[in-house]
Amino acid sequence: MTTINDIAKLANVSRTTVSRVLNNNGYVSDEVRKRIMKIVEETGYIPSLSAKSLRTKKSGVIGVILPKISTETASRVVSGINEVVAGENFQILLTDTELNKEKEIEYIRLLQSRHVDGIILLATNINDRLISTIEGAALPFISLGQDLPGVTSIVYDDYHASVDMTNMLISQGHEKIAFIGVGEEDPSVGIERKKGYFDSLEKHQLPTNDSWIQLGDFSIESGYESMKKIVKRNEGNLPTAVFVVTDRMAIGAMEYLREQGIRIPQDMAVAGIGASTLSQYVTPALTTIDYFNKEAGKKAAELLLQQLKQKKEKEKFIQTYRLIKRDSV
Amino acid sequence: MTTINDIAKLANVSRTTVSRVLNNNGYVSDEVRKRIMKIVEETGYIPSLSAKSLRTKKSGVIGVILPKISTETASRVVSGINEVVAGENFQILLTDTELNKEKEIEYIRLLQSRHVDGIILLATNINDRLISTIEGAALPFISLGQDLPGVTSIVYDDYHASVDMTNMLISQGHEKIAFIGVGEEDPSVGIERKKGYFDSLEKHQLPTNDSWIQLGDFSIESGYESMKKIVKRNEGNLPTAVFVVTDRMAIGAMEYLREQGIRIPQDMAVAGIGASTLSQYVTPALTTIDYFNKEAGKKAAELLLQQLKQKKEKEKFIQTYRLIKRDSV
DNA sequence: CAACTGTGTGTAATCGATTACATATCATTT
DNA sequence: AAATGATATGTAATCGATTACACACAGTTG
Repeated sequence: MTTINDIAKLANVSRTTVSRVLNNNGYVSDEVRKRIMKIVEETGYIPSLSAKSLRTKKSGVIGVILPKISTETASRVVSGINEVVAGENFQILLTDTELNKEKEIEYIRLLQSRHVDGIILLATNINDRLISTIEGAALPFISLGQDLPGVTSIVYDDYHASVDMTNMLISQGHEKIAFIGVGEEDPSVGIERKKGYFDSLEKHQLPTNDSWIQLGDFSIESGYESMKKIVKRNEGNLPTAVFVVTDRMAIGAMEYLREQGIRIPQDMAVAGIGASTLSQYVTPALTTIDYFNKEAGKKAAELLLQQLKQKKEKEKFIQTYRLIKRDSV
Repeated sequence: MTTINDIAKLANVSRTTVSRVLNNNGYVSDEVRKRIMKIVEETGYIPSLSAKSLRTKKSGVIGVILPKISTETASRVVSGINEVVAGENFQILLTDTELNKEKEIEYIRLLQSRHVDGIILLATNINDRLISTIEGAALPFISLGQDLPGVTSIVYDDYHASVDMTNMLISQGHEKIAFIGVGEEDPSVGIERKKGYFDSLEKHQLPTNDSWIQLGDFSIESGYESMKKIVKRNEGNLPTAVFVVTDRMAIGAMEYLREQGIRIPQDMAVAGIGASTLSQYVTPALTTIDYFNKEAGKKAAELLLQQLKQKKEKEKFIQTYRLIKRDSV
């Protein structure tokens, strides 16, 4: 590896001058500048960013912590983040918690030790150790998807999205609306969306029923199984609609209904959340809610870059959403 | 930030001893070890990996260069890579070329300057500057998806996959088989898959026809448009099957056929490649080929880790595939 | 008992950059 | 002519770790 010292020697100058040329600051004569640049080109010299980062305390890297890499949501968000930060010559250091809370904390520390300039966390839960680890890290930090106390957060408007969707089903004349949700460890998806559903029903004085409610685990299969349970438990008196809190589980539910010859939407309307590509191309096309994940990723990146420039108070941003009505209702 | 020196001072030892404790090498008495560990815990000291990396020339980071982050293929591959490298405590530094050849080269240099321990490139093209940049980088390097000269490569068996799929269509009685491909800049997809199609037809002495051939750009829309052109140009005498080189374009093609009331598969069979989630849940379910992208990612990561341990000659691995026959044929 | 081996710890160089400070020249201003 | 300011370059400390080498002491061996 050639270093800045090698370049300096070859050009008969001090490494200070080389550094000045490379970073374009301070005074350097044109003649010397050209001489140095020529040697840099010839040798194919590439500065060590580890050394630079050690000295400057800046790495040009931002850490992203994902719950799971291979989901459409995650990849959209990362794509949005990348679009923004790449423009400012930052790279992304990716970590995947595999939905493990311990790893969330572990990775925050790891990213810190790697001197990332900031962290974007797609949080799936909230707990005290997490919060205090974030505080301890003392790094620009953005939470996406959960509102973390003390941390600038971008959240999806899960509650109102859910209310809107339920209202819409009701306005279509449905009175027996089933629900497939997830556990409460994930407050945004597990609590907010469920609350929206119940509140809407209550407001319209419609009945709820335990046998209409099931919880899945985000997978397509769990949607299938949940739907199965709902159908089995209500044979002869099926609900006429089902609101599923994620598209993937909704797709699973649809699959089961199709197998059973239960027609969508005539016998049972189905609605999801997420606006996955899948939702658009299944038959019938799935009614869903677009959360604009990529935009959220961009927003997160922009906020982070702002924070890099100047420290800010915690802020909370609510991402807009859009209900997409398709053939499944 | 507390540093190793702070710890050393607090523990009344030299930083050498602290380093020994932290890295678990050399002799340290139990008493001192405990004393140091206690202080490390209390202070929440986190070692600087920049400094470590500067000194040891190892970063614990591997660079991944993707053509596009938000595709299912990419996210599966990355997920596979991560699964393997995370187990060995490596992280992934992600870069996205947005299909720009210049950026491929730029990012190799960038990753090099960041002292990544190795690079995995999801290549979409082959050119001399790319090859020579890789050589110049003198880093453990894996190419995934294209066979790069001098670089250990994992390739999908595009040619035989394509032959198999075409053979299968022929065995179903199809004699007029249309084709939607992509440009030749991407040799694997653009050339190999096309060759397989033509060779299979030739072998079975079946006709080809320019009006049956269209090229898209990987997008769903381009599949739609290509299908449209094929249908328009062959009105009254449509081909009975269409082989599309990617699932997404195939989905687009199916959409157009559906709009036109051309029944799948009765009027026109459709086949894709990629085994996207989409392919499984569209109606009718799409016949496709599974390339086991996640496995390929894992394999790439394993090869890279091997190369980290000892330099190896170029090798070439051919990834297996599996034809998944579904309702669209 | 001299020589050796195994333990435990410290000194100081080193990795490759940045940057505060010093110095030197030259043109311009007063 | 002295003072000032702009330009150009160099010296050396510094960032936070690792590690070769040296040294001291203990126990073991022949």
